Amino acid sequence: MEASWPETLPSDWSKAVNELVQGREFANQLNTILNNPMENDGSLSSQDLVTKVMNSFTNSLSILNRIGSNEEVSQSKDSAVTSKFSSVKDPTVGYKRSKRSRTWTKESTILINDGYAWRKYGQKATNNFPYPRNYFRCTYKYDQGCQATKQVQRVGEELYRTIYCGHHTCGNSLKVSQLSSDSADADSSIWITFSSNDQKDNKNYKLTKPDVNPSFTSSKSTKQKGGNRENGTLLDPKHHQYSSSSDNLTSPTFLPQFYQADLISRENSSDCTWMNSLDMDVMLGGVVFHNGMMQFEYTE
DNA sequence: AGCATTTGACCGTC
DNA sequence: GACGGTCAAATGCT
Repeated sequence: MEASWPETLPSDWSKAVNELVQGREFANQLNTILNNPMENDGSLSSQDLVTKVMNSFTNSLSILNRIGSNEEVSQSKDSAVTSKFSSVKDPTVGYKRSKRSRTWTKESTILINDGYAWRKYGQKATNNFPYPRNYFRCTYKYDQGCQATKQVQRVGEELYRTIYCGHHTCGNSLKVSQLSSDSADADSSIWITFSSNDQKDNKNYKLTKPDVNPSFTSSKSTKQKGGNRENGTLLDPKHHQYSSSSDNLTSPTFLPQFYQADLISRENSSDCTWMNSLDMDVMLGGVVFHNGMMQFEYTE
């Protein structure tokens, strides 16, 4: 999927771009530190820079989600947009299907952890596939009124199609720690590329899964219920939640495992090759890590 | 006990 | 009436 950008950027887009430019600047600083650890003047540690990079991601994702939630139905090259769902219960009329829900589809050979907390609310057999379709809503639907839903359809022996409907407005987006640990099963890592006009200047970073700090692991509770146990059907890897009780971090939702992660520049990595990351294809609320490249879906 | 999943019923659309 | 999406009671797990 190619990223396409609007001719003129709305102010929110500009903000998102600025956030990402900042993030790239921090990543550049990090790259310098990693390449020349002795020249670090000590003003910002590599961990500080990692945090700043990820804050940039988080902020830009938040902005992009806001844009997305205000958009009308739209289409893009690899997004399938339908008006089939979702249904909304009207107490006076019963169920009413909202017709202009924004949806997009991803297919993957692995079950993607998109970083959100989902709760399964239904499963139906369909005519098109021998496997049942699974319905998920945002865990925070009632807490925070988040209307995001998704359907996961197993379409082949090792192929899953996920249809996302609506954007998260719950503010619980992008749990990077989950991204690095759960969705990167193939090689336990994710490449992030900050691209430049001059491709030679592109900065590629590998976000590695850390060896776990015990205090963080103990604060991460994985809740796998009945549906996850079913052999041969859906295995939803989500429903990870963080508790702030065992550490003093101010944003436990985002920080734990990622805080322990290493950001390794490609240039310095001898045992990791760019090609190894090609299997990665992860969607995070409008931002796609695809073939190691971070891409933004833009539609109008 | 609290929370998540399962699953049959219900409802709207075609 | 078939189909697909959601609800909600029952059930299971921690």
